[in-house]
Amino acid sequence: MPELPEVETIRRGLHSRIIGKTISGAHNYDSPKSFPNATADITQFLQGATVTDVSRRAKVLLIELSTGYTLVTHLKMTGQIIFIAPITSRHSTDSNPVILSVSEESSSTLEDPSVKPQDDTRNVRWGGGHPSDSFMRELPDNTTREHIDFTDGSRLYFNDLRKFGWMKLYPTSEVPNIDFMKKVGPEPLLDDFTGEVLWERLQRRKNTSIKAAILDQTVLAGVGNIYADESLWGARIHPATLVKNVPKASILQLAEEIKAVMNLSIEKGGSTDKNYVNAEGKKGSYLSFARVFRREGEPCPRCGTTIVKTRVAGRGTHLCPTCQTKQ
DNA sequence: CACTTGACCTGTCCGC
DNA sequence: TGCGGACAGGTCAAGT
Repeated sequence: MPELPEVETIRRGLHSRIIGKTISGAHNYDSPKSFPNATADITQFLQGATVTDVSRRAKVLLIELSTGYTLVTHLKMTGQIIFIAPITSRHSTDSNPVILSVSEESSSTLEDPSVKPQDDTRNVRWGGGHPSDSFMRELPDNTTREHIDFTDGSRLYFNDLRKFGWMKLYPTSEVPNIDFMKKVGPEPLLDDFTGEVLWERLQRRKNTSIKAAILDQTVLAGVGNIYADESLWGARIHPATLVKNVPKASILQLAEEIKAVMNLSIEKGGSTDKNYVNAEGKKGSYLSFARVFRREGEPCPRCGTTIVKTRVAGRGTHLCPTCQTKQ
């Protein structure tokens, strides 16, 4: 599922590919959450618009257009953005479709069963498929929700198996007034996000579990289930510990852990971006670097205790019962 | 206001 | 083999 580092990777991939391109048309497939106020033909809202910027806030992708509108996209769990270069340049180095995000579930449908590993507590799903499977796939497929055509013949697909995601068009001036944008917390990777900031923002969530608190996008932006588990392991905090019982020193360390896992992940995403043949392949996927996430049954890399999976804040939660003790 | 739970979706996996 | 149910998780609405 796309989390902050993946959305950032997508942003970078799009930034270098679609800025300056002009939209010639668009199509809305079966996507009731997208363009709710538009007519069936969304082309009239997009045609002639040139992409002027691609940015990101939390897990939200923002494609700014010359017409004073911004395409706002949330991929939620299974969203993908797939860029396909113009047919005329298919023989160039940028010849293949670029999958900028491969969701966990839908990528599994692309897997070649013959290469599925036997040792499977980690569930190969995440990027387990060979990239060529994706490239060979016909688009649009049954997960395609939107596509946008550019005048140079390139096309952007928005695929989303579970239909949780959406793509909406807002006046650019209204974007800061979107509820989510108003409420979302600080970006963890900006310099002004510090342990002190995290500590302060956690003060209004003192009676909930630390995991629920950092998953709360109004506390800070971009932490999903994976980074929650990974960073809490890094800071040696049991995910179910109530915020008020977590020592301040641990909160300060937690902030550093969040930055670290996200930076590592973006780094890997960045390398993915370079040889974009491998969008979420085995190599470069941050899950290969995960210390606890989806590693139940494996030894803790710090102390060797078997990692367990439990449920905290309604989410599957992975932890080391020795390193992370509840307070 | 703080906090928790269910809903939104669909495909996969597991147990019967 | 088929079938039902649990599960995956980001966010919001509705509940306590």
